[in-house]
Amino acid sequence: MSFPPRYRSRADVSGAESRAKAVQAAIELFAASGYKGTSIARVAERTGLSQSGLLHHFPSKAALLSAVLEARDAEDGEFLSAGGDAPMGWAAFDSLAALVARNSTRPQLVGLYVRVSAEAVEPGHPAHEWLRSHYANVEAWLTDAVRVGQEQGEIRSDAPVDALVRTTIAVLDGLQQQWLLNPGGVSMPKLFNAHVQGLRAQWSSAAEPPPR
Amino acid sequence: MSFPPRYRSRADVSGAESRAKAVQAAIELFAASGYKGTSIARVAERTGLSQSGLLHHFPSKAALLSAVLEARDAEDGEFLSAGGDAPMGWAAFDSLAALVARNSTRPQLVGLYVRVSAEAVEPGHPAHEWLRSHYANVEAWLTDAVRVGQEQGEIRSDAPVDALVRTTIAVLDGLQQQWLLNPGGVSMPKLFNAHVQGLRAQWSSAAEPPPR
DNA sequence: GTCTATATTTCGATAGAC
DNA sequence: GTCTATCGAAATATAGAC
Repeated sequence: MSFPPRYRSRADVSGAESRAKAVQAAIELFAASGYKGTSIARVAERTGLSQSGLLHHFPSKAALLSAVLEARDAEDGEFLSAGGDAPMGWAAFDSLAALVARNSTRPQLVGLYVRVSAEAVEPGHPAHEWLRSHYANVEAWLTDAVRVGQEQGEIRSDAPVDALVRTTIAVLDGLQQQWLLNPGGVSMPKLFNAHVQGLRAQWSSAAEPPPR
Repeated sequence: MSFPPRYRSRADVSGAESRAKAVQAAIELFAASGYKGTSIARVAERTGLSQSGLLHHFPSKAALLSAVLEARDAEDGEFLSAGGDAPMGWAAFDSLAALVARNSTRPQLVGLYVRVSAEAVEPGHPAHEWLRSHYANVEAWLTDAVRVGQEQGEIRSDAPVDALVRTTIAVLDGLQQQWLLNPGGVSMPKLFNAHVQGLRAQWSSAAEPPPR
């Protein structure tokens, strides 16, 4: 199924395209050199615009970063909620594993996340609030998932919820760092699955005892 | 036992002191704002020197970073090798836990590490080689420790060595990031111990099966 | 060993023409 | 929507006096 392209003025076309191109260029450069390490001039160059041309679409460098993070969140959120409702219990860990598998084919998005996250620990950083709410969201979702798993009898009721959640997020973040430094030698999906397997073996309520 | 202070010329005294002060100032600022986000002018200001005065001791900003990383490694290495020989088997994980406990009282060293590590993923970064060898060292040491634990019958021989090593390092790194963002709400020692407990429960060979 | 002065870039952002 | 021109600030580094 295809639609006839609706009429758009010349300016309208290149405007949206330039904006999208700029966001993509910024993702690549922020991923490689971080936010502070990237100048808007270089983003403009890669976009095919002058510096001022770029700043017409994004009034400041921080605004460009916001657009970049918005684009990233859209991709990730879309993927995680693809199956309809958010998965609960151990299934939540499986969908995280799927996310890891997908990320392991996208070094740029991973680089962007690792670099910006580390910078944005600083309170004054333009992405600081984004980072806080990003962690708050992931924590809340995963905490809910574990609690529901406990109520449904899938996860032992004496499991330390906070530790399961936070160490899992830590593994997620830490593996990305290792993988960026050594993409060929580190398999993020395999290692994340090993971690989840460990949790399952220890904290599943119904399953038979882990093989010894 | 105390030594009489040997004679030092006036210049000799203040030289070494200025150098040490500068390294300390740089640690604090790099921890808060990263390497790229910190100017040597601000380091000089905090040191109590002019910019040129600082650059007399460190010919470039990168040289200052080298001195900072050297100081950091000296502290960490001293701590880990404090008990004599490097611990092997599960004891290696215990000594990591002790390191985590100590780090949780030193936000500056943690901030320095997290910030610089993320920046230095970039191949051209002045700390890139430092970062690579840092990971290589930790990996090699922990891998050895696990292998020795297997040979001594303390760790199951079918344990996935690589996964134990890399997920543990990932937890280490990931928890530091979470803790920096939320120092009051995240207990690094408690969470790291929970991770190690999980590994022990699953991969100890001698111990009784984990309580269910 | 430390300073002042300065050279040289590069940065983010604005003004205004087309 | 895009460009050229430019501003003002801040960066790293060097030269040379004391």
